[in-house]
Amino acid sequence: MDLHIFSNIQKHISLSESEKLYLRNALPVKELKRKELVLRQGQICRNLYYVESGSLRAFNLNDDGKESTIMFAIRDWWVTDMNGFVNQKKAQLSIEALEHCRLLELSYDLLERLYTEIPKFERFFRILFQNAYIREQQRAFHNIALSTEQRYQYFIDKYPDIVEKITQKQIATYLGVTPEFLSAVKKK
Amino acid sequence: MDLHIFSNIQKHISLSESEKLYLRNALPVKELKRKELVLRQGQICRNLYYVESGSLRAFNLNDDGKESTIMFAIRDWWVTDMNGFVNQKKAQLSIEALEHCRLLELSYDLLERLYTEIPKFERFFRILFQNAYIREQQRAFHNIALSTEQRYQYFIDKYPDIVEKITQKQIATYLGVTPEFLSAVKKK
DNA sequence: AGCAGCTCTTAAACTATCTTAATTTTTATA
DNA sequence: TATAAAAATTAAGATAGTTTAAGAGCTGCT
Repeated sequence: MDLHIFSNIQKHISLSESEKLYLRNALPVKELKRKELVLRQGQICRNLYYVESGSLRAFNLNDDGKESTIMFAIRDWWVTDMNGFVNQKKAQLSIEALEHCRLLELSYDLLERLYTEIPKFERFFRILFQNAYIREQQRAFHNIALSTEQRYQYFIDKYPDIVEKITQKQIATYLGVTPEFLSAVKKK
Repeated sequence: MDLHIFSNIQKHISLSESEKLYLRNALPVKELKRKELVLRQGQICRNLYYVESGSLRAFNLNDDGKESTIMFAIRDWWVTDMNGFVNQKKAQLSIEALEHCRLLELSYDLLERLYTEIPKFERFFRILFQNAYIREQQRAFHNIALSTEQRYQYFIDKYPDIVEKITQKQIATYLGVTPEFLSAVKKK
């Protein structure tokens, strides 16, 4: 079988050939053009996406027009508005393709079925959420403890594959500063 | 059975009487006095703790002496340095009792055994980490998108039970501002 | 290839937040 | 309950970050 998602899943659990076949048929492929949205803020968030190829950005747009980037996702990442998804309610985030993307779409209903019918998926997503929690807690810590310069340096060191896909303005909205200020910080 | 932890676990999975008995015997009770540490930054983080009673604060102390509060934990919360715990490496955090505490101690080895021997614990912790991830992502979002005043208001609205246990200085280190500035923000 | 629209940079004026230090208020505990 | 320590407040001067505006450099699109 040829999908990246299988090696992603098999980092943590093993899959039989029949399970792979089942998944392959159950996960629709979604193709996106650059700048297209796979989720729009305010819509019910029905799916979790695995990124087979391409890159995306999840962001919030507030009433004043200020954008905040919540996460980037590149090949082999999972992405959605997780709060909207697990509670099946309106998304706080929009998710846009930064380039042409090929995604696999995992619906809420299918995921619930996977949990009960193939219990090792509980383990897989337990590990996925565990890692996601650790990453986000680290980010929240850095946000309150580090200078903008330190957070910028950490970001480009930790995510070099993301950095090459995105603009400096997008990094700024991820760090929570203006592009003008980030530019000034870099000059030093 | 009399422990709060059972109703905590049974929010998401069901436990038989024999499973409860097993857990009861496998989870040592740890009593802490006010200001005592249950984990010290730099030590290997061997345990995850459930708070039967009392309240705690997890914080980082950097080389300049600056404290950052990563989380508070009150009755019915789970707490540890999760990155240190899941990777069995040195903690970035210290965890101190804010008052007399009664904790249940779940070791790394026991948790790994629970995952394999009682697979529904995969489900329980999947849900736990899922919620923790959503919470931390929300926090990171607020840190980059909201003013100090808005983050303060959100904190006291969302965690009134925590607010009554802690000082304003501790809130400041959680929000990532100085106590002097938080005081000024409140005056408005 | 060329235009239109982004992105990046620079700078000045403005606002948010920090630092330091002194004073008052609250709290823990001998 | 008295006292010492910690927390909270206030204020002045310093630094970090924003806003606005303008110009230079890239990039995607036809």
